[in-house]
Amino acid sequence: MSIADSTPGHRYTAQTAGDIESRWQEYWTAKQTFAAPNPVGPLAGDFSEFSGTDPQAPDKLFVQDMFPYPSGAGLHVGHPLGFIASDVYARFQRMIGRNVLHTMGFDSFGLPAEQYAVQTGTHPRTTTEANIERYLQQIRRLGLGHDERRRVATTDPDFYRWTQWIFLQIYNSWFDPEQGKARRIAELIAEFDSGARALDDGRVWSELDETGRREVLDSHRLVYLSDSLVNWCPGLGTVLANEEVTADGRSERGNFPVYRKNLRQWMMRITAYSDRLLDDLELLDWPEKVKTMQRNWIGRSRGAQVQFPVPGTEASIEVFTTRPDTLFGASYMVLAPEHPLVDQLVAQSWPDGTDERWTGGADDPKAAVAAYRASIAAKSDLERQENKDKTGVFTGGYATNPVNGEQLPVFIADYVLIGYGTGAIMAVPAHDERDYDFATAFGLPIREVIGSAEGIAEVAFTGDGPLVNSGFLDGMAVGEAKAAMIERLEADGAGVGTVQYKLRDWLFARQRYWGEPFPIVYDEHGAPVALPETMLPVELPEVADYAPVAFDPEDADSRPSPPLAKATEWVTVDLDLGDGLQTYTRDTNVMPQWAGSSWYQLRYIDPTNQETLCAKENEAYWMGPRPALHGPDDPGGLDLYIGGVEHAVLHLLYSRFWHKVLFDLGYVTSAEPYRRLFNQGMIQAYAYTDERGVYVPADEVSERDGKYFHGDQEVSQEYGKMGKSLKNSVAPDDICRDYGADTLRVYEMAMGPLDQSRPWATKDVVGAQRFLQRVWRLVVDEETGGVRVADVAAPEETLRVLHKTIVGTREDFDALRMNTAGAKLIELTNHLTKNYPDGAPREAVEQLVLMLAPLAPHLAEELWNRLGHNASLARGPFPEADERYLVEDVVEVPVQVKGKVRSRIQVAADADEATVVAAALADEKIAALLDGEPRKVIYVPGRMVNVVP
RNA sequence: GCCCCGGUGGCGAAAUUGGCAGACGCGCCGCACUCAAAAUGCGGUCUCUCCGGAGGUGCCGGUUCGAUUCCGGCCCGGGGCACCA
Repeated sequence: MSIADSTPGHRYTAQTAGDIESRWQEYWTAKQTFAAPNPVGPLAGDFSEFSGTDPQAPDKLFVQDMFPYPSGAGLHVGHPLGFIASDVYARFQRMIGRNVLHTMGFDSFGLPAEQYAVQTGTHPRTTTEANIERYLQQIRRLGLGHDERRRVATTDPDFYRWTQWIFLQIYNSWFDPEQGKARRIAELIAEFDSGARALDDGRVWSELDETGRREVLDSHRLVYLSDSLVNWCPGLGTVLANEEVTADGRSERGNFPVYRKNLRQWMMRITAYSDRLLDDLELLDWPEKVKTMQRNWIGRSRGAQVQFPVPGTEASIEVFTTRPDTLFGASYMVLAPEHPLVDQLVAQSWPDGTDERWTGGADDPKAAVAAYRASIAAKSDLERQENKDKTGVFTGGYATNPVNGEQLPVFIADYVLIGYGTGAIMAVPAHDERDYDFATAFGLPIREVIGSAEGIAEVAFTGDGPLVNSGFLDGMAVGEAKAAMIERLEADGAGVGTVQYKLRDWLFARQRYWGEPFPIVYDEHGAPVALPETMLPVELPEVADYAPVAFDPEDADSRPSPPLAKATEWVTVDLDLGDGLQTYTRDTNVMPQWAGSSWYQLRYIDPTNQETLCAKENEAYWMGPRPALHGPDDPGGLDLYIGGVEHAVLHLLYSRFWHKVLFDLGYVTSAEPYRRLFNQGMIQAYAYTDERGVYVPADEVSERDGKYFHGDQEVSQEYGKMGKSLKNSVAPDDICRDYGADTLRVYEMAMGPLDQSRPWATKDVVGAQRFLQRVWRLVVDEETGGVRVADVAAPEETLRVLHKTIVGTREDFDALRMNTAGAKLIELTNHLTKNYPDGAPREAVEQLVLMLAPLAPHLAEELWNRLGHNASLARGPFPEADERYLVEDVVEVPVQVKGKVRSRIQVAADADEATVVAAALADEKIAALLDGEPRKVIYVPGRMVNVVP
């Protein structure tokens, strides 16, 4: 007899699961089960079936996954972890009566899609569409309950029309520092026209010609063209944002060298929002780790800018310091080697008595500076990173300390960066570690101005203490001295209190093909002109060669060459932009990958709206602040955003920025896009390499005596990411085929806490399948296929287990603890299978099926249907616990002696302390351990008794 | 170097407020069913034990009647930042 023949005809096998799953997936699509109605517009619908209709009540939930790049490599089992978790959460919330918006789109523009297209030699649109189709199949197979009407792809012209529209809103806005918010450029023009606002530089608006006015306006826009040092990556053939460059000066994608190059590029003025992006982090329910990363990236520091006049000239060196209190301790100054004042400071010859350590061995300062600059240029960023030994040379020049008139020697050194602060520092070796190291190496004075227990030690003292040797500051504490010094500097006109940020403006252009074109043309003078909204979308032209023009990765002298420039017929265009038909030239850059993802949640809300990107009523319903629910400071935003921590700075910072601009301009009611963020962990896997270091397929490796073998050959094990190149990928399709999608879902949720990374183990998957088989058998007779539940009342013991499970799973699902929710359902199932071999009470089985539905929706729908219910259980109701079965009559209380459990006693749940303690002391095991009266007895009601002899 | 997170059976893990350590699953052991095997079901499974117990949550110490949980110091693993004045 074969195996297949002996398997009961109606067992829950992979085959059965597959049949059930495709049937219910078709049902859900046909019935639009997961369609969530909007208050207004094309997707408006009936709200009556949801609990509560008060907009302040918890009647809705907007759950979102970080949408995927449809990359062509397909999914491995790690990818759907977050998708499944958000689906389980969404399904649970839907079952307790909430209107749940959950869908998924595709972030289909950008480098990965384009590189894949280049590799395969097909058009990016063709490969992107095929990849999206493949992803959709994989996603459908998992049974994710998405509102399919709301799917979007950033590459769809109907989507990127609105990406371009938002660009225009940002372009046509400026940041008003007084109001601390973005306003329309038209309002700025009106203020200039009426004289209510004067120009920053003292010029008069009414006296400016058209070009002059243009320049003034352009300098205020939140999007602007800038000639500045940008990150040029020849290997990718494009410029990159700071966020896309790693600490060692390479591209995050592709790991190519990145060079700083002066180029004219589009920038977004994200720095205008530094304070709000930083301060509003407080309002968000986000992992502290992500908030910290954003805080560090924005890098706000408070201090002062101080002028150090250069004697004999009009010039002065401006420094930024966070420690104005230590000004009396300054003993030298340092400029970044690239600082523009360096050439002016360089003396003709070395001053008398110049220390030879300061000269770099050169005959005169000019030669020393030139040689030092050359040595810096020869070093890569990485070498500069790794070598923290202090180097530098003296310029031969001096500057004057404004607080005491002292002449301070001025150095150049690469530990001062041109890109931060003013590119110049005052050095206080006694209280700054870097200055201490430099001063030690160069024999410069170390003057203590903050008193400390140690005095001047082997290291700089950076703590708090009373000021000493500091004139009017003496005796003050650091904080007090900072304020006093800033006040004095401002009174003397020598400095001003100020704030510095590490955050730089966002370089927004890329020289690629597969991205959103800019809605910008240039007139005959080369001046940019924004297209009117009516001309959107500006569609990507077809080009023969869409491959980016990449260069030798080391060729720093190469220059960007946008692929769109090759579409000559598209580039030159005749338009009537208000003053008759004229010839214009299109901008040939495209937007960065982050453009579409910076606002897509708004399009999910209103995906087919042709009038606006998202009707405000719909946005207010799904994302608006709900102070009654989340407190008076609730900024609003969608309710749960699940994704990987790798987007902590890039996507999540850009998206917050765009959302705030839209908020300022009145398009949305929420001040933040994502109220709550959850980072799911990674599913990891073991990989194996042979003695040559070549990866061997992980599924062909076996373990013997703690060693690993591929065939006869011993291989070594490593643990980390799952990936095709590591030959340890497991495809969800294979698991669905071998076990079923519900089993995959249950297994992935049971593996451990959602935010933790854990190793994939295919051999463990069977546990989830056995669990579902047991649930199946509670309902279905494996031999006959008939329903086998008992239509009898459940005894009290079973009701107690059942209602405890209801309370527990409700709490667990709500808190994203899918692993423990699953464990509780298994316990209930085991209780039922063990106690009722001939058919469990219908009530208990039905409630179990309902509670299982978020985790294993297909199986639950099928069993619910077989139990005689015609409607889907997607809208619940989720079981409610009955208090009566939660309170026990008799409880078991452990009795400890000196904190060790020695016995257990049964007592009435409502017994008072004296009764319980008496029972505990009367217990024979306890009495045997006691020698007379106990010294002390601790009683925690209902929990335990502890006796101290 | 600095900051954050983690370390519990052979493995993935649970213990939600300082109160029964190891729920649930994998694996393993035994039993039933079977000619046999698979599947399924039932029982067992932290260690040691003189069968009374004793010990045990990375290590050392502290607070407490009581510590996986709190405090101090250290070790190991993962992540972030790294001359930011």
